[in-house]
Amino acid sequence: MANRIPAAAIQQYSQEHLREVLNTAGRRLTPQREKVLSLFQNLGLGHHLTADDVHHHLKQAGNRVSLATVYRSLKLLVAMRLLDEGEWQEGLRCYELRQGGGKIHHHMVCMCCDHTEEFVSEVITAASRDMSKVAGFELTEVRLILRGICRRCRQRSKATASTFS
Amino acid sequence: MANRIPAAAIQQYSQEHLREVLNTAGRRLTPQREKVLSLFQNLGLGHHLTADDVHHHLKQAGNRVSLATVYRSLKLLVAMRLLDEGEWQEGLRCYELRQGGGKIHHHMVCMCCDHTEEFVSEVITAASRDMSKVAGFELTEVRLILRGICRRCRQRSKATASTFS
DNA sequence: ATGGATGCAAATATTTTGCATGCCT
DNA sequence: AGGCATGCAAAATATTTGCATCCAT
Repeated sequence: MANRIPAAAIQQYSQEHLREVLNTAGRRLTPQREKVLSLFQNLGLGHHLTADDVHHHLKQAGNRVSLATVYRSLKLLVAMRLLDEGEWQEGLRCYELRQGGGKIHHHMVCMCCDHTEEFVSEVITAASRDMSKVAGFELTEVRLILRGICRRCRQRSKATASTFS
Repeated sequence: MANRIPAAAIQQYSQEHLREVLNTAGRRLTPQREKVLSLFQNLGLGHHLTADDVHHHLKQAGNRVSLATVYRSLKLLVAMRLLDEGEWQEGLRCYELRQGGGKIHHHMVCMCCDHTEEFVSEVITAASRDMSKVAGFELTEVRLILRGICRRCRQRSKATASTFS
């Protein structure tokens, strides 16, 4: 369903980009920053991790990195547009690898099992651009999240009483 | 631009609904809960407040309410679908009055001045339903956020160097 | 040596929870 | 009386920041 771009291509591009931009600004591509980005690249597109998730993954892989640095790196990578930040699951701030080429994509999140599916819709993308143009708005990002129940979960449970705590 | 519904109608509906549902479940419509909902209703559709904002507003209006209760009330009202929760501005969890009749609407947020505009797009709504149907997904909510720079801010600043901290 | 980046710990900020008390039915 | 809700404070989380130190140029 999603319009995937070869992971290798992205990896090359991102690493290049990152080193280049940082150097130009007199800053560095440290092992920690590289590791954070690599983690997302190895997982591939569509994986959502919290700052804490990232920290755990890196530690588990034997890397020396502090949670504070993870936060700082994530913020940097988002500012450099290599990662996207979002709250796909209620109350959890997560990060994901940004698709190369500025390809706009959307998310379909199951409120039952939290499974996230990505998809691309030219119609929605075009409509977003139209609405922006009309409003004199310079569009930078489109974030669409469809929330509901996925096919699997629907089949599993037929009658569910709606409850509130 | 937004498709507004008479505030009075919503107010009636919500208050009714709230009291009714709560009573049925053996629970109560307390002054605090009423005040939290009223705040959003008085502000009207399209206003985004954090839990802390709500608390401040209520205290300032001379109400006796604790922040903890505000959190609890917001959670309840969201569960009852009277409010929507979202992270429209980076890193801020906000709440807004839910539009009656399940009318789907979207947000256009200026990253410069944080001004938020609402709009309705039948095209996007239809496309969202289509994508869901194809995926066997039971659609409950559509959340679209367009982020960028609004007309005013664009005119104010012409040359802006992109920086990352 | 210079200045950016890191780790650590402390400081903040945000949200949740335990518990005694109050209030409605 | 019985039980839900509240306030308050403490606890649990989440995120940021100060500072000494480390490291690359």
